[in-house]
Formats: sequence, C-alpha cells, structure tokens
Amino acid sequence: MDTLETRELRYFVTVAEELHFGRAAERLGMAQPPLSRAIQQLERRLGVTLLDRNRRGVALTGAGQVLLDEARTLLDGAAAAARRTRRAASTTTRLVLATKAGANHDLLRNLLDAHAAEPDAAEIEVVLCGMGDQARMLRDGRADVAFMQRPFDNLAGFDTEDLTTEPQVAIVPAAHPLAARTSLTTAEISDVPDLPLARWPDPDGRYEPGPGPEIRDLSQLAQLIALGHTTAVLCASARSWLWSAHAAIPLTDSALVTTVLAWPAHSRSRAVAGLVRTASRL
Amino acid sequence: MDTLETRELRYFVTVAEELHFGRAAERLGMAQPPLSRAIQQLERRLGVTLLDRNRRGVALTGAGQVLLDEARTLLDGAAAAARRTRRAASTTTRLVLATKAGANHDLLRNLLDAHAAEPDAAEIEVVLCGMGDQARMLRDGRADVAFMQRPFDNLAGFDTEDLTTEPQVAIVPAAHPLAARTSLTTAEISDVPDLPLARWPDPDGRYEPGPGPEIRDLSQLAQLIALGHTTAVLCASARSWLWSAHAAIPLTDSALVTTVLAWPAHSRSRAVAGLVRTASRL
DNA sequence: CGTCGGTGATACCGGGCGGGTATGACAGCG
DNA sequence: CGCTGTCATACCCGCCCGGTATCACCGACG
Repeated sequence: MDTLETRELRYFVTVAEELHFGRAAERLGMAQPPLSRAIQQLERRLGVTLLDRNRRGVALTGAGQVLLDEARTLLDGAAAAARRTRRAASTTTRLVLATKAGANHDLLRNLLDAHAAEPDAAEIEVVLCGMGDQARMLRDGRADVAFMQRPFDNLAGFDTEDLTTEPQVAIVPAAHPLAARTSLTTAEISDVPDLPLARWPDPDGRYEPGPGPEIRDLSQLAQLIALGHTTAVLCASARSWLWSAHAAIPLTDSALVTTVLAWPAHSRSRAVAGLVRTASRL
Repeated sequence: MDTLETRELRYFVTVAEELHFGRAAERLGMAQPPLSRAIQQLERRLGVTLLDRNRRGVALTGAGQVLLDEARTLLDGAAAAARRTRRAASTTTRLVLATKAGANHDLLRNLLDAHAAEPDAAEIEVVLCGMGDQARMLRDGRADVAFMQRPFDNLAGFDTEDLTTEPQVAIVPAAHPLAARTSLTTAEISDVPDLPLARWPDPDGRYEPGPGPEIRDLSQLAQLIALGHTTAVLCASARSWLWSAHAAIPLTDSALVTTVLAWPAHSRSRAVAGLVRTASRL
C-alpha cells in the first residue's frame, strides 16, 4: 500500500535533481518512458503530485520537495546499512574517523595516541574529507565517527561528545599591516578592502557571491593567504599548521568553537563506544 | 550492486523477528520458498551470512543483528517519508504532537494556549501514547513533535528545545505511613517491603522481573497506588492529576527531569519551526 | 534402528511487471 | 507552419517474483 521502494526513490531523486526526465533517465542508465511511468506510479501510490510538468521544464511541488529530502536521507541510510552490515561481518573491527583535512591536528593526534594505548584498541582509519562532508559520510556509512565543530556543523541526528572549546583567530598575511595588531574584531576583519574573506562552499558545493576567492581546502587557503590575496577566520588550533608567511590574530568578539566527536545516533557499535570513552577521558 | 530494496528489508526483518521461515512467510502473506530465496539473494548481494540455519531453529549472526537494527530504522524512515509527503500535499498544515498520556498536563495546556494565540497557528492534534512510544512515532512519521523527558527518553536523533526542569516526587498512598514524611530519599522509597515500586515496560514491551506490579499507563498506576498496592517515582508535575488518596513526597536526591519538545532532526517543516519558536518563549 | 514430523532448500513453472522501442501530443519558436 | 524539444502513451518482451511440489536433513520416539 504505502511501501516506498528504494528503486522508486532513486528514480525520483534523480528526476528531482535533473528536473528533466530525459537527462535523468540517461544518468540512471535507462530509457525515458519507463522512468516517466515509475514516477507516475509513485505519485499514484502516494496520491500526491510530486512534479509540475509545465511545458518547458519540470518543477518540484511542495510535497516533492519534502519527498526529495526524505528520499535522500533514506538512500543514504540504505547505503549505510549495507556498509555497516558488511563491516560487521569482517572480523577485524576497524573504525573510520572522518575529519576536515587540516583541522584539529593536535587534538586528533592526542585522541589516536590515547586510543592506541587502550588494551583492546580497534584499528582506526582516518579519512580526510572536505568541509562539511563529515555529516554525509556518517549518514551513508562511509565513516563511523567524525570530528565536527559547533556551531558551524549541523549536529542534528548525531550523538556527540565535546572535546575542546577554543576561540577563533584571523589568519592574515604576515606582510600585511593587520599582522602587527594584537587583536581584531569580526567587523574589522570582514571589511578590509585589499583582503577580502575567503569563501567556503555550502553543502551543495555552491559558493555565495562575494569578493573573496573561492576556497575548497586548507592548502588552497594557506597558499592564497601567504600570497596576500585573502584572509580567513578559523579556530585557534589552526595555528598548528601556519606558515611563516602567516599571522594569527585573536578575534575578541567571535563565537567559541567546540570540536566534538560525533557518531550516528543509536549506534550500537562497541568499537565506537570504546573510542568515545577514550575521548571523554582526554 | 549494493542497493538494498525495501521489500528485501521487510522480508529480512520479519524472518529475524520470527527466527522461523515458515511463520515469517505466513506473516508476510507469501509462501516459504520464495522467502528463503529472497534472503539468500540478500546474503549473496551483501556477501555476508545474516542467519545461522542450524537444525532446530534459525539464529541471527552478528552482521544479521546489525542489519536488523538498520533495516528497522530504514523501514520506519520509509513509512515516515510516505506520511510526511502526503501530509505536505494536504493544504491544511496540521501538526501531530505525541506525549505520554497524563504527563506534563499543565505544560501542554500552556503550550497549546500560547500556540493558538499565534497569528498563523497551525492546527495541532494531540496524540497520547504509551511510555516511550514518542520516539518511534517521530521516527515513522505518525507524529511531528513530541514531549520527551531527559534523562529518561533517548533523545538521540532528534532536535530538542528544553521546556521545564523539575525534581521528582514519590507518589504513595495517602493512607500509608510514608505519606506523613516531608521528604524521602531514593534509597528509602526503593526499599519499602509492603510498597514495591511499579514496573514500566521497556521499549520492547517486556518487563524486568521484580516484585512490583506491571504497569502500562498512568490510570492503572493511579488506581494501584490509591489501593495501597504500589508506589512510583514521577516528576513533580504529576501532582496535577493526583487523587485525594495519593500523597506526593519530594525526593531529595533524585535526578532533575527536563521535559523537552523534540522533533526529527533536519525537519524543514515551517509548522514545526513555528511551534518551537512559541515553545522557546514560554 | 526405522519411521515420522518439522524445518529449510531446491526444482520448476507461470504471470506480472519493469524495461525497451516507436510514436503521439503539445507548446514554443523561427 | 514545420521544427524541435519535451513528456506521455501504446505495445511488446524477458526476467524475476511468487506459487506448488518435492527433497534433504535432523531430532524424537517407540
């Protein structure tokens, strides 16, 4: 009756992303008519129109937008279930820890050292990922635990253990006049004409418009700051990877950043529980 | 390749629950051989044995236990997706609020009054459910928001807004000598020979063994306390429904109970957001 | 120790459904 | 008024899901 098949959800998500049945069918490796029919069946079963087929294009209805969100998390969940089940079958319990490349290096090292000292330490594989990819990696089972940062990352749906709290600093080129300052305010760093703030991608990989350069990872950022082209606000532990061409200036009015260890809610993994216990003693 | 179909998951969950292919097939309304085959296909696709078929019975492997957990939440999620999508299509935005029957009556009334006074108030349907059913109702989409209690309920996977914090009290028969006390400790109330503590079901509906009577809802509890057969520890707001045959004695050393408004993480519902905003102003 | 009951697995068959191809309907556009 | 691009419809086919019949296996029992 109301049993959504994952195949249908996969089809719907692709169509909703492409907003074009032909291209969606191509991406799915099938022909367009069966895809149209599958979406119609889905709509009939739900008793809801998910897509507005106007001439010249397809648009999501409100219900379609809701189902798109739901379907994405369900498909992630299905992939996660398969991965976790396979992982559970392999005898070697290995944990995958996801973290932003370059962030919290010292903290990570401390945690790994402490964990390795435990008697029944599970092997830990560290996966470096882009900004904000940790949530998706946890959701779809590619990672078991992750370093995330409050308030930047959305922690909804995860259990967390607070690790450290630190202020933020502005990273500026050492040659820039601002490098001589002993402190700055958020307003000051946001409004330097010759030093626009670097822009990070949002979760969809898009960039908000703005004057600063578009950044994907910390090595890009480090280079561009060293070149004197941009500046950025990061948490204080970023000092551990600064170049001599960088200067870190404390921000007096910035929000405190808490780095947390996050894992999927309801996780029953003993290995995760062990790592969390170790982390809570740090 | 590794695409778990919900049909397969439904089959697997049923078999894992029954631990018997014949009965599982009957519950699923199908014959046993196709069910066996479907499970075999699932195992082959995952490359994992999920069930140990010993003579005399079927048992879950470790991987099978993992998949059972995952599959249950996935199936709940699929049902939720269907319900939420249908709900989104109906023009009248109606919110379903789940709460334990009888708990937090005054708080609920305040919230509903405040919400009704809002200009664009969505209609709210209150669903009373058993102890701890709120989590499942949120997960499978039967409810949009719920009253839950920290630290009793597992809030993992939900966003929450704290509402009130209150101490716990012991509810004892007014005729019992303890009713004359002005305060009690947890140890004292746990160890009264003629007044064993009532026992609540765990999430599976089972009862831990113990001397006290097995309780399903507050009306049962109220009756049994009034009869002088049992006692219970509840949060202080339970006073609002006490009978004259009851007495509430403060517990000096009990944990504080925080009642929270909870909703599914990542909810993008405007109606939920509105209610949360109202609640945060209470 | 043979038989029987109960279990899951296997063999085989039929129908329905998912998918393909060809084509239609329709709007925008030159 | 064709042309083009788009999604829907019509129709056919092959596969896979599900059903029936049966087997293989083991435990229980007299």
